[in-house]
Amino acid sequence: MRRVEPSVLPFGRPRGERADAARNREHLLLVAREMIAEDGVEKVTMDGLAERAGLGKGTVFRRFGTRAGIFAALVDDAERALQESVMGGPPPLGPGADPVRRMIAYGRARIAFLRDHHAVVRASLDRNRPVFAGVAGMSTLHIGMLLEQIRREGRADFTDIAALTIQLTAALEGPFLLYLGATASMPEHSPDFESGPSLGDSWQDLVERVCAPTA
Amino acid sequence: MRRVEPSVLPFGRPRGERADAARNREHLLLVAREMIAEDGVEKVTMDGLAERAGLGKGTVFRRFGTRAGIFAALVDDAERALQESVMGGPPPLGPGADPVRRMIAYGRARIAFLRDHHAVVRASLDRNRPVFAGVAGMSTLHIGMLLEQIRREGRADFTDIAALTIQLTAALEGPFLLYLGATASMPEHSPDFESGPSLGDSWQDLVERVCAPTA
DNA sequence: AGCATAAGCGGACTTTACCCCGCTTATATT
DNA sequence: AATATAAGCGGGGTAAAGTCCGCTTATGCT
Repeated sequence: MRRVEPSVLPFGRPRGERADAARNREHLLLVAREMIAEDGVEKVTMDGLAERAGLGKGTVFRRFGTRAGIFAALVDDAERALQESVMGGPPPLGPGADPVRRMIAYGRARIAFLRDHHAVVRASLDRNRPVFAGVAGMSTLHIGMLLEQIRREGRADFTDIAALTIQLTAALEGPFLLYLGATASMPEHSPDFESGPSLGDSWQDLVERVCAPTA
Repeated sequence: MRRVEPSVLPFGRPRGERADAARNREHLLLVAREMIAEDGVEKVTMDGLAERAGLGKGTVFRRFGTRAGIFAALVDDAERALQESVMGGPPPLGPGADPVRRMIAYGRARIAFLRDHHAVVRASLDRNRPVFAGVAGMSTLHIGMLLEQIRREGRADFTDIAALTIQLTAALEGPFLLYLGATASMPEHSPDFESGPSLGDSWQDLVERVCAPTA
């Protein structure tokens, strides 16, 4: 592996992280991706990963804290592109468009993301960690922001924005986070998810109704 | 050779169940309730439960299949009352009332139920089992039925009832199923859930908007 | 370069869900 | 009442997550 940072400033990582630790993290992530590609998510065990990476089990846990942590790191990585599109890309996903349109566009993009990564996303769920602050954190933040904006523009008057934010986030992510186990692939086993567009279309319908001007 | 068909015997236990097995099941449930009351859900282990009940570990698994199964049985039991109110009780929860009002009433009742039982409900989640067919099955069925009725009465035209059913179910149950780990008690750790009525009020708001007559 | 030290590392150990399978017993039939 | 048999039972066995702690090593300082 070649050096990525010719400049001397060690600013990319949290100050304390050693070079070997960073290298090991990358390596573990790489090996994890391989194992997932070969045998699927549920075949990735901490011992197996450690052995195949030529490292000790303790190291794996030190780096990722928990099994879910590995997948969370993977998801985090994959999410980056969407995150950047939302924060700085062109409308309607990025800033500048009408907030309702942005919400629709975001939902559709997020649904596509979840559909593409559902196995890893589900595996990243940590039983003792709030999902809305973890995996769904981006959705919660963004949806909340857009609702706030809609209200500020006087286009609708919501009873409780915080509660509605959570409910909409759940409506968006819930179908993927709650529907199936990590094992089975979603589309095959559930007719409700077969039709690609329907969940996205339904999200659009939902958002348009919820954000319609109060009669 | 006569094979006993375990399919449809509408009441009681699956026909083949022996008396001692039934007795053991009840006893295990009882002991589980005690252990939960004393030390909380996560302290209930299969070995601990078996030992305290004076039974073998294998028996516990035979009865409930999985750890989650125990809690699922407990939830199922607790759910019965709500289920009966919904199917045969007085309006607006029971049949006869306007479907939108019924949906609002159902959501409020379900929220109260989930709030009261969130620890056990969360523990009843099985990683490899569709939530919408398990814990949230009642909600999925009922919400779907009401949406269907609303559409049939020509009061609103939904893009995709199946998808919307899942999304609304997720909006209703998601906050409880996804928010916190089984350990922490929800209200204390999350300001969003502190205000008792707000989630219910927000549900009402959501339902009224979604089911509003199309302009 | 040499040193001090905090970060990293490894792998044995513990805990717990879940499996297996030979033995026991309730129950229906005669 | 005796019997056949399917259901139930028990508990030892396995696998995998997560913990611990003594050893190793990168790194910053002098």
